[in-house]
Formats: sequence, C-alpha cells, structure tokens
Amino acid sequence: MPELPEVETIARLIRPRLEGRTIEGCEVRWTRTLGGLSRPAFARAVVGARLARVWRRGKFLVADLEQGGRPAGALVGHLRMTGRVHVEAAGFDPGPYLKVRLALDDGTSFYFIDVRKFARLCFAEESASLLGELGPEPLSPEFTASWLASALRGRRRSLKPLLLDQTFVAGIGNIYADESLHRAGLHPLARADRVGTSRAAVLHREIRATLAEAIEREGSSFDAFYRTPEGNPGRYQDQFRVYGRTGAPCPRCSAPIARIVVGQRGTHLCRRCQKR
DNA sequence: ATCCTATCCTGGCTGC
DNA sequence: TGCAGCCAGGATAGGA
Repeated sequence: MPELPEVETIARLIRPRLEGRTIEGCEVRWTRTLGGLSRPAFARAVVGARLARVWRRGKFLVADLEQGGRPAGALVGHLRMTGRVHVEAAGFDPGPYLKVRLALDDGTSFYFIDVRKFARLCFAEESASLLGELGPEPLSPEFTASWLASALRGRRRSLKPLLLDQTFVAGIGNIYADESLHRAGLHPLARADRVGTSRAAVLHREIRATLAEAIEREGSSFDAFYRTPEGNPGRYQDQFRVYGRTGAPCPRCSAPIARIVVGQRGTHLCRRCQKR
C-alpha cells in the first residue's frame, strides 16, 4: 500500500512535471473520488489554476494552487490502497480504472487512477482542512527520540495500532509498522506506556531508518498495485524482514515469522526477537 | 481513552 | 476450467 515512502517517491517524481503548470481542463470519471464536491464545482475550482507547489504530508499528496499569482486552495490526494498517479503526454492509455484526469498547459495530463475506488483527490480552500490532525512527520527534526519516549509514556494502547494512528505519527502504514517493530525488537501488542526510554530511542531510530531506506529504493511493490509515476515497481520489498514472510526464517534469528491479527490488520513478527 | 465493527471496493486467491 | 466465496486493507464513523 502506498505509505510514506511510496508517496514521497511519487511526489519527487511528479513535482518537476507539475510545478508551474496550469490546469486547462478536467475529466472526472468517478465523482466519489472527489470526496463530496460535484464535478462542476470541482472543475470551477481547479480549471485555470496554476500548480504552484507539490508536496507530501503523511500519506497525502498536496498541490497548492494559485490563480493570478494568489493562493487559490489546494488539491489533496490520498491513494489509500490502490491509487496511482501518472503525468503523461497525449496518447497515454490510463486503462479502465482512471478516475480523474487533469489536462495541463504543456499538453501533458495528470492521471489519477484507482482500482478499488477508495482513493481521493479533493479540492479545498485550505489544504489543512483535509489533512486533519496529523502527528509529526517521522523524518522531520521535530520527531525526536525524546518526543517519542514521552508520547509513548502517555498511551496505554498497543504499539502497532498506535504507529498506524495518523494522529500519533503521520505516514506509517501496515508494512512499515511491522518492519520497524521487528527491527526495534518490539512486540506489536506491547503496551506503549511500558516501552522505556532506551527502547523508545531504538524504535525511533528504526522507524527513521526503515522509512529512509524504503525511500531510497522508491518504496515497496509487493503486489500489482504500487508503481512509481514512471511505471516502475519499488525495490524495498526485497528488504522485508517480516512483512508478507509468514513461515519464512527471521533474518536475525531464523525462527519462522508468525502472522497474527492486530486491530483487524495482518501483522507479521518474529516471536523470538519480539517479546511482549 | 480505547476498542470493535461496519463501510467502502475489486482483483486475486482458495477450495470444491 | 469454472465458479462461489473469502480476503486484504486506510480511513472514518458509530457504538460499547
């Protein structure tokens, strides 16, 4: 699923193709993708706007818009599980799952594609209203070991649901939660407030290392869904220590990787390396 | 505060 | 080979 490293990869690849472009037209094939706005209202808001800046927050892709040099709202995209993004010249075949196409002033188009219809591409006057209450960016300076240690201290939840909670920390999904917890030697069901300061520091370090390495490899493509905007799969799935490796040997101790369900999510761990 | 369940969707897998 | 049924999963909403 597109999590922080995949969305960051996408943002980096489409940024140079989008920034400075003006939207000249739009085609909406599935209204619900717009998250509540009607097609005409969406078209009125975005057509004629200039894509001033493309950035990422958590798992959200954001494009700040301008009209006549003044701020004019933002496009906020979330790929959920099967969303994909392309910026391509005329003649590109987006396939049967195209949801929204934005025609740009250089003849290319921005394609928003989604098989399962969960992904969203929304317009808002203020991007913050769609981003909600997100926790800190795990790769930013404000996400420190001491912040994490004290944030964990106040929570009684299990570690994994907490890491998946976007209001706690932004951008971590099922894959990188499992990978980070294994690397930190922490059990997904361990209670947050029982993780000590030194263990919290290890978790902090491993979350950042996992995300940074995944970005370096342009994310993970463990199924047919995630591709970069250039159509390439990521390369981090080859580095998975636990995710999707049920029964395979733990890379650290060779015990078989177990699969349990935590908060309705498939969860992978090594019972020997990750004690409660 | 935290947990649980349902909802949204469809390709792909399993079992017969 | 065909087909029914189940499953995954990010976010959110509603109930316990």
